Amino acid sequence: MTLTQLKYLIAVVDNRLNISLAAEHLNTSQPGISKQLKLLEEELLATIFVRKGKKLADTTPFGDEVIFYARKILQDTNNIGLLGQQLSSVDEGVLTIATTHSQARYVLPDVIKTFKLEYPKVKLELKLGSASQIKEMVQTSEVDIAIATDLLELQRELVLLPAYNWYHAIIAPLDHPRKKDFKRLTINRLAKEPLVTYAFSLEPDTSFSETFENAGLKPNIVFAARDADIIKTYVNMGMGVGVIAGMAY
DNA sequence: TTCTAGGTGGATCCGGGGTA
DNA sequence: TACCCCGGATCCACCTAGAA
Repeated sequence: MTLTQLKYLIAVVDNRLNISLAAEHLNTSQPGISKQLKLLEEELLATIFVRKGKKLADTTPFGDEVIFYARKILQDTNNIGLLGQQLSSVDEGVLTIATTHSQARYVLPDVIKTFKLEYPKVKLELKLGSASQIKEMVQTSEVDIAIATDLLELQRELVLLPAYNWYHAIIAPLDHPRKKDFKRLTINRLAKEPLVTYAFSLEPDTSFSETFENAGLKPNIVFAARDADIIKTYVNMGMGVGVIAGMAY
């Protein structure tokens, strides 16, 4: 097994299982990739791809595992390459952070501003995603760190450091007919309202979905978006009551 | 039937290791 | 240090299979 084989494997996966496309991106030949993938499968005594005729239709469960570790190995290899640079200049390099739209918009600007003043030569890369996407980015070492919520399930596998409290806020238009009721708002009452919230709140294992699940209730989500500003826009249109991250409010 | 995409065999190139 | 050998990577040409 060689790093080249793993590089080819990931390139094929990232190019919609199209070997020709992967070869084009890697500036190499299609037969070369085809041959190396075959050799890799022969060495592993198992198939990585499901082949439909001559085309790669899908990856096998075994292949998914191989791909997972291949990504990890390539990331680690890249990290080894960066080690030399980091040794010679501890305040240089690239710091990749996975985070949510809300954190990126409302929390990180001040943090990044301070960081950049202290480490001006460090290039910051933000990768935005939902909790599950962030989880995957951390697990595959695609990012250096993640700043997010709803990752408590990972505390057995990763180092989790509490940074600050993050809460949900309920928002509604100023002229909302039941505005007064919101002062004594309960989860039962909230479940009856049409809700506008984050798209990732619909995913299982988020604090949002768990709160409703624990109460034996199902939220009536009428609209979901990735960005708090979009949610506010639709709440103002009267589409429903908004549930957004509360730090900035 | 034609086109597209993947597989195969053989030739060539290149880098690394061994040896004189 | 120069030369030789070996193995891996790549390319080219051609074949095959499947879809339209």
